[in-house]
Amino acid sequence: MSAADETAERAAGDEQPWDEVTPEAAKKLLVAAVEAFAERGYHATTTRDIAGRAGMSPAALYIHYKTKEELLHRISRIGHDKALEILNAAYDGVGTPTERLADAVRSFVRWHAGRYTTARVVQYELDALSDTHRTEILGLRRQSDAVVRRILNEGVEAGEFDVPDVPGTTVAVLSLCIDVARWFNTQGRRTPDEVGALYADLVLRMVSAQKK
Amino acid sequence: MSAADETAERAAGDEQPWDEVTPEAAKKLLVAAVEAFAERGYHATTTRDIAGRAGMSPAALYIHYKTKEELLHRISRIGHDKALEILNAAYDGVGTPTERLADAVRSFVRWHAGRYTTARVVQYELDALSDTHRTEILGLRRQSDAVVRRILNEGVEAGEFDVPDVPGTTVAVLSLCIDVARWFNTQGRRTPDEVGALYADLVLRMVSAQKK
DNA sequence: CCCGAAGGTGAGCAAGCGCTTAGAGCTTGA
DNA sequence: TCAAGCTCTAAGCGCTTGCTCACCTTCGGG
Repeated sequence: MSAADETAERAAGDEQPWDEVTPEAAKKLLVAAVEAFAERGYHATTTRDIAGRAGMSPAALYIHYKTKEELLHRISRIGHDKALEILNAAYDGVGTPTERLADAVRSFVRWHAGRYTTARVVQYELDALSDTHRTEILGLRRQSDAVVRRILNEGVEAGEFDVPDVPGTTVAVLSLCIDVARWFNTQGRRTPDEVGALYADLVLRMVSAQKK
Repeated sequence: MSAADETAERAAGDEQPWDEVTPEAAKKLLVAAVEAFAERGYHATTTRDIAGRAGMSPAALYIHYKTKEELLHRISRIGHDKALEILNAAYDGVGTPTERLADAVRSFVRWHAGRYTTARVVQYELDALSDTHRTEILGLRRQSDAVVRRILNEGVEAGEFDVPDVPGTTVAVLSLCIDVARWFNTQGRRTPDEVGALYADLVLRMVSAQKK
């Protein structure tokens, strides 16, 4: 089994997400919140809407979460942990920097497309977090950035990549992947796998040493 | 003067934007709204906040705009017109598809970075528009998409580009440029010109025929 | 068999929201 | 000279918001 397949299995394996959220009612509310936040945005979503989607009364929300913002924070934290785990799995995989970069982009994009409602909340609702919570989350994002930069640097050292501006290219690669959550939707013609494959190819072209 | 320089001049030339908005008070309110929407998002911004930034009373807003949503629509419309104009200028420029694609990416990215508050509202607050207004704006976005796709197709026909998936690559190129508005900020180390140059280079690598 | 903890509800509070209205001040042309 | 017509404000209306509270159920352990 190749490193790519292993990562694919891992990403596809836990397609019953939010299992870490208990009890059942808290999970139902959280899933409802993800849907609502992704659809309308955090500030346009009311606690009545979230509770309604979960089939509960508005007051039920406050048994499991102190505030609406705490709900967002739980979602954001779990999502960022997952995103970072995906990148780390690719970094720790076997293979050349080229293979591991392709692996990282493929699985990272697949997650942003396949779980685009979650990813949208995770990537585009940071501003709605409290100062404390946002600071915590930004720490995780810096780690994601560092993982990609490390792969690029290793590829340059190995002579596989020609990247004049590693920090700039790191930002661009992550940006390209993250933005998938904005435009992807299930009505589109492509599957998450297809987008992942396309993007892995495009990113490799961006960094490959030109053979002239 | 090259085609690239002409576009640069045009993009840099009207750095006193919103000149089409009159009278003065309406412009002041609109600029205040752009700042507030970019900072907090449409739904988290109050009409009192907008009026306050413009140094006026909350009621003053309703002399110049029927609703808060109409304000967003004016901003979105003007911004999308500008973005489309930038892409069209690059398309209509002289030069090979390679030069015109680089020109398009460079000036499009420069706008998203240099005017990132406006771009943020334009690109990330579409959902807050009314159905009618959103439909109108989506028409402009489809035109932007078409321009980029046309340049890619012409490059493929000319044998300059190796792009197996033109629609997918079109989405990726636009996505990469648009996302600049999300992460760019004036505290960063790069100028809009530098980001534009970097991204033009990255995009050319994505589409260039590989010389093996 | 009853008790207390835990999970749930209906009603509703205080605050803040988008927006309106009555009228004040300033400019302008008959 | 002054009525007409803008532009703007102070005050506030009706409504929705995030969140609370008194109370009701369900259920495992003494």
